[in-house]
Amino acid sequence: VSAPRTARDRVRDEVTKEILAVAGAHLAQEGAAGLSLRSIARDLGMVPSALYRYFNGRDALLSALILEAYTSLADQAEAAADGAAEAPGASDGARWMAVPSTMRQWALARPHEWGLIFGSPVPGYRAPEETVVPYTRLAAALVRPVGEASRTGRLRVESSDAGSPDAAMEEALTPVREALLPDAPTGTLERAMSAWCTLIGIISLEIFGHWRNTVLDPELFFGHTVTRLGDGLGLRR
Amino acid sequence: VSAPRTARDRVRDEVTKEILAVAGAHLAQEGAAGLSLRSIARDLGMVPSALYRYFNGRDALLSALILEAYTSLADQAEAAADGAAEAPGASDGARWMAVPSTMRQWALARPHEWGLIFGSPVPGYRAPEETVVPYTRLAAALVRPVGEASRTGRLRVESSDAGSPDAAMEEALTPVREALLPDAPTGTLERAMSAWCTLIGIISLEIFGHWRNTVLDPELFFGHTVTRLGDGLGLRR
DNA sequence: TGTACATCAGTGAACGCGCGTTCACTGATGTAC
DNA sequence: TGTACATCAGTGAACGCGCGTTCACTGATGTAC
Repeated sequence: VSAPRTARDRVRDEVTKEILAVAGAHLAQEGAAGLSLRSIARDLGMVPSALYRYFNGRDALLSALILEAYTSLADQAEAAADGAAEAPGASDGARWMAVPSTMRQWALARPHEWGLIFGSPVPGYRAPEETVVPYTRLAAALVRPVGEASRTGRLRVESSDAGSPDAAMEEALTPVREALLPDAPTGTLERAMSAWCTLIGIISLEIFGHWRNTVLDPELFFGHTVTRLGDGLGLRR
Repeated sequence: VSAPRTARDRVRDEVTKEILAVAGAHLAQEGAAGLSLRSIARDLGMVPSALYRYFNGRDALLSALILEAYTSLADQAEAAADGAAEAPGASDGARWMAVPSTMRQWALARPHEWGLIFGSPVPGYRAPEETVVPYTRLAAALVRPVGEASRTGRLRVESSDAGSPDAAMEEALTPVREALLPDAPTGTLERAMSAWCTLIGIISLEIFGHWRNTVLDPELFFGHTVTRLGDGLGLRR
């Protein structure tokens, strides 16, 4: 049942989007700490108090922006995973590359938003609970080629993994197992989580400026490293 | 030539330390954005302008704190590496664990400082150049067991690494090669850098709160993952 | 179709806040002779 | 050993700033009859 949309409603939606756009631009330039209602209002030619018609104060606006960042990243990751899944001749290893590359590009284009998600938390501020949903979508998109290869038996399994699975580790990763890789061997699950850490680490280190005078060709290094992660997971090139 | 230390000099050093201590406490509680000269002065029972006798404004103080954080982390890592090197019966794999564990403990004890080093950069603020020195010390301490095992021929080398080394990657990692692992094979160098990313990623994800409802036993997962990294590097357990 | 009323976006002024930084000053500590 | 001067830590007042949020208001848009 779509509510009857009056002109007022339509304008309201548009202005809401404008506010988010301007706020996003400020965020991109100055980070979360520099986000101020007054400067946003100034840019929009409004008076600061007018923003309260749209967002219940600064924190609510920041929450909306954070949620938007998560959603945008998850959307792009899913689109990349979909594209890779539909590519006709692609190997599992090639499919595996799609989501990490997209994540890196997204982070390069929106470094502050990456920082908002994976950087130091904004002090005195709690991220909204709803971020769990896009967060899971992102992880699921990343791991999809692994699960698929595992289900169809295309996954190389290390001989060391064939032995007794570690019960304690299996339990420690229960939520991940259930949400992401219900059928994969324990070793694969562990490696996938470890790959997640490597991926977040490698992108964060680049985005936050740690490659200066260290890694001279970040893209090359990224490609190599992620390919190796795929190998380690047992995906065929 | 040690300068003659008058009473004034001694008091000056003490007050400087007190300022840094209080500022560090504020940093730990509220993060870099919440660091204010006025509140520090309040805690010390001084007037804000008095701090200018010791630090040339807020940014200088922040720089000092950042440098202190780097130095503290590097010190602990080196101490851990030294301890591991002197342990009599320890395997290379066991020695490899020492520095990562110490880094994690340090980060758990001082999450905001970890964020200062590896989290999103403080906007509008450039970290002092001198951080390169402790940063290198940290990386060197981490990698020491690898270099040692390589030099003494105790390193397992993957058959896939024995072939043609990738010249482009070798070049992309030149600074790392020279500073940290002058003698190791290219594959080892790559894996070491990748391990660095995993390590920073795994600690950051835990510290920044991403393990909630995901990794139920962070310590266990950390231990497993780092051990696996050591295996991958060819260290003997 | 026209009128009376309700809703609500946006205004403008004001509130109280904490901040970094400057400056002229006081008085204790250190130094030179 | 004693005196004159220089150094410098810390004071206290003041500056100008941008901030989030509140509140009573105006006037346009929408709704009910």
